[in-house]
Amino acid sequence: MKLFTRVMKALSDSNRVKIVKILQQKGMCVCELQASLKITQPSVSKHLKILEDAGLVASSKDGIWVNYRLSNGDTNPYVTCLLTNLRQWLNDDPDVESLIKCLPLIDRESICRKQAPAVNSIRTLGSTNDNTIHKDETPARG
Amino acid sequence: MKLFTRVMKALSDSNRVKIVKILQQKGMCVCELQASLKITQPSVSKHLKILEDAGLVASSKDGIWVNYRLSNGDTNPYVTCLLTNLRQWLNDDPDVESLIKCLPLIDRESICRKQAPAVNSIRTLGSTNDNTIHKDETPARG
DNA sequence: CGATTATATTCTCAAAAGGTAATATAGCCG
DNA sequence: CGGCTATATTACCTTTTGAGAATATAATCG
Repeated sequence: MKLFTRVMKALSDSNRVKIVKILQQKGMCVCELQASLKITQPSVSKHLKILEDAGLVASSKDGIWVNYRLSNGDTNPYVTCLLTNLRQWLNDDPDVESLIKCLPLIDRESICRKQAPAVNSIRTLGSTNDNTIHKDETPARG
Repeated sequence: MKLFTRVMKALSDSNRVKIVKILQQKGMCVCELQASLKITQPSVSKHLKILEDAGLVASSKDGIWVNYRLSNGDTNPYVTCLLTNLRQWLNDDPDVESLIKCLPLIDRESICRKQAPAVNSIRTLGSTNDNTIHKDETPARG
């Protein structure tokens, strides 16, 4: 019973459902989800913990980042069925639609740097405005 | 999105899930559910309202009683799928098992009278009212 | 009508939930 | 080592939730 109500409760919040729908498209780290959902980072972390406790998502560290992805459902017997249904459900929801549409614009590198434009970022201002980071063109994961 | 989270929230409380599992066996009025769940009558009524708003259960008046039954799912696109799954889910849950086991012992007449054993209740003991619901089916309206 | 009763609706309260700000932690890099 | 930064945790606040007690409502029946 507890396993069941835990999944239900995890999916009873719209921001958490949005996280699931986003992760259906591609795995993401916390800061990318934060940028998508436009809520604060602690709030995203708490939602992710609830989703993870319910067995809906899984995480793995990647250096300084923590990548989140949909779970394979092996820790909760109700997860697989619900995640399968959620593939079809809510795809025409306005909020979900615009979220998914914006996903290609979200780049981990640019987003995370953009959050903390420190005072001593004059060196970056000295180069170019847009593409200030040149070290890696793509994030390490897919 | 709201329709979806509303169903999830309705199913995120164990007492409400128990109500659904009970109504899978047979339709029931409020006082029968109250006797099964062992919570107060206002609490049962509130849970039923939440379940009804989510489109999971439906009700119909039958004289002084209000019969509740599982909804056919036409007011919420996620209900049919969930109720179908819930037919198989939680059948081996300890709480649900003992609840279902006790259902045959619950009789509307005796239960409701038992709550208020009036002094002159002798007439009801030999009375004629026998419209108890025994099937998982829409009760006869009116 | 008035009594009885099944159900719905407040009212109140304690606990939980969800948000942000502040802080702690951990992993990179110079 | 020491500063940066992504994430987690904590503290705090407001809103929501679930419970029971008290009350209102509606239907039946004398």
